[in-house]
Amino acid sequence: MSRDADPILQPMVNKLRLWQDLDGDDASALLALPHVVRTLKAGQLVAWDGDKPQHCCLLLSGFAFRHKIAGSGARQILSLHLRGDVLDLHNALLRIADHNVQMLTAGEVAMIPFEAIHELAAARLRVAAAFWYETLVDGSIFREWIVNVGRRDARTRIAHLLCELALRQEVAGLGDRLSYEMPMTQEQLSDAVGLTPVHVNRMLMNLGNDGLIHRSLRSITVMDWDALAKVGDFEPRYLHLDGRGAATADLARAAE
Amino acid sequence: MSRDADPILQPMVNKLRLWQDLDGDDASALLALPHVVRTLKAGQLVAWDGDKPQHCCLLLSGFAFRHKIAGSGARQILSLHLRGDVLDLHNALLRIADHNVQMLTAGEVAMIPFEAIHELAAARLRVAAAFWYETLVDGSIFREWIVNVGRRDARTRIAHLLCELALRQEVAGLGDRLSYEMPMTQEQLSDAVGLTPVHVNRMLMNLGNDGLIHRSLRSITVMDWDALAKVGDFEPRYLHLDGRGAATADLARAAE
DNA sequence: CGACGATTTGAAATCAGTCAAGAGCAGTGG
DNA sequence: CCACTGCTCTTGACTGATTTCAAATCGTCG
Repeated sequence: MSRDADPILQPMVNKLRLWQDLDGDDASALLALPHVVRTLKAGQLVAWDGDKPQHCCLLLSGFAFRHKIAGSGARQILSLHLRGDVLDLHNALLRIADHNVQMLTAGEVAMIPFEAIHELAAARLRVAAAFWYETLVDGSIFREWIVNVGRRDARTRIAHLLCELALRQEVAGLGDRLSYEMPMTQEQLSDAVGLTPVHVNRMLMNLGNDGLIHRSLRSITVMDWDALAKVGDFEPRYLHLDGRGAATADLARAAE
Repeated sequence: MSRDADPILQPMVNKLRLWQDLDGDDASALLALPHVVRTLKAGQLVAWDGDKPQHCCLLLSGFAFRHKIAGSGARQILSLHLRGDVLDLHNALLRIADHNVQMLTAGEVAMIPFEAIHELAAARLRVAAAFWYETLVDGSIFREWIVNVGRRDARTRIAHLLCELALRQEVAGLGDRLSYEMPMTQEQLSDAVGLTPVHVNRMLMNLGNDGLIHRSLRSITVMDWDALAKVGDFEPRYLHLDGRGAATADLARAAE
């Protein structure tokens, strides 16, 4: 892409470009952000509730998730993340982390100092918009999860989550929606959809018996996408995958 | 505050100042944003799923809420809003609304064109940060709601919501946390916490019988704050009410 | 092989939902 | 002023989805 910049951060640029037009200089500047790459094991914490991190972490490989622990001790997973996702951009402003970020599988993250993020956002309006956009889409996914956990039955919830993962992995270039990696245990899955592991198991069996999906060790094959999307009440607009361009024209114009 | 600017938008400035230091010029510029004030009835829609609004709405008086309708027809309320909240700032970038915004009570909103928002954000870094911050706190509240509906039992969920409302109204200068307006029907309450109206009623009776709250027509009196907060597993850090100042120092510095 | 974690299955218990009806309350109109 | 209407709240009895508890099976890895 850019001449001499480090291409390690490329997945972030690709992700941001889903939504925000970035010119070559924007991309170069993003790729040139200072960073330290760390290799993390499955289960390792990236940031935790109450912490005041100084960096934000771009996920380069592997899977991660965010979660909170309720007073009862129960865990609720808030979001799942894959290559190209910035795991804690919100902390750049909020400063005190209000939840945990943890690796789901082994993987690598690039740690970028908040300072550098702030400077770049101040210097480049389109980059600032791209960061904001990223957090807004995050928020949109949270809203859909509230609906999922609040108003859908067990079978629907799980099917919905499987659809979301499928589509997001496709967009991230990690395979297609009909066959993808699903590295979560059923216990983790249950914490993402607000159910018990036992019941998640029953519903997965159920979806399998109905010929909608096929499971092998740590991956999912969707046998009938339309049927699964229907069962899962899945309507992907909330992912805002088609928002690019027009959406941010105003801001770009205002930049001049 | 500012010399000749219209003070109608003052509640927004107050809210943004919770998090972001804004100087006099910033405040004046915000207050000078072009806007149209509309008086809305209870139940009236402000924005709707699939819409492409051109304005965002600042709530000047009354209460509003955001919600989505699941495929089953069930409604899930996503957030509640009071004076000073911007109801749909996210749409400034996302453009296609992914949920509905509706008045809970009668009230007034100031409609501000997105263009003006974008121009102001482009011109004033601190204002841009304030807007971003506002949407990030929004996101933090969504995360807590996921936990609320996903991992807390009925009684706890409701107590938690009552605590959140109490604190937010206090911060917005609408009374104190021990006695505040609660203009929701039990049906609306049930859609906010993912339960049925019948069960919400039972739990409210239950909280009342335990001497935690007292209800009168459309308001709540908290008889024992600490006990209610404990029952509600309420830990207010997620509201980020103490984040001001240090949090955004970097960005302000970067602005120079 | 043995051990450990993850998955699967069954049976019983429970929290919340459903259905239904009555009571309270506010607004409307005669 | 009162009857009527409609909406919200309250309560009871029953149902059902999901949880809980417990145990068996499977798979992987040292």
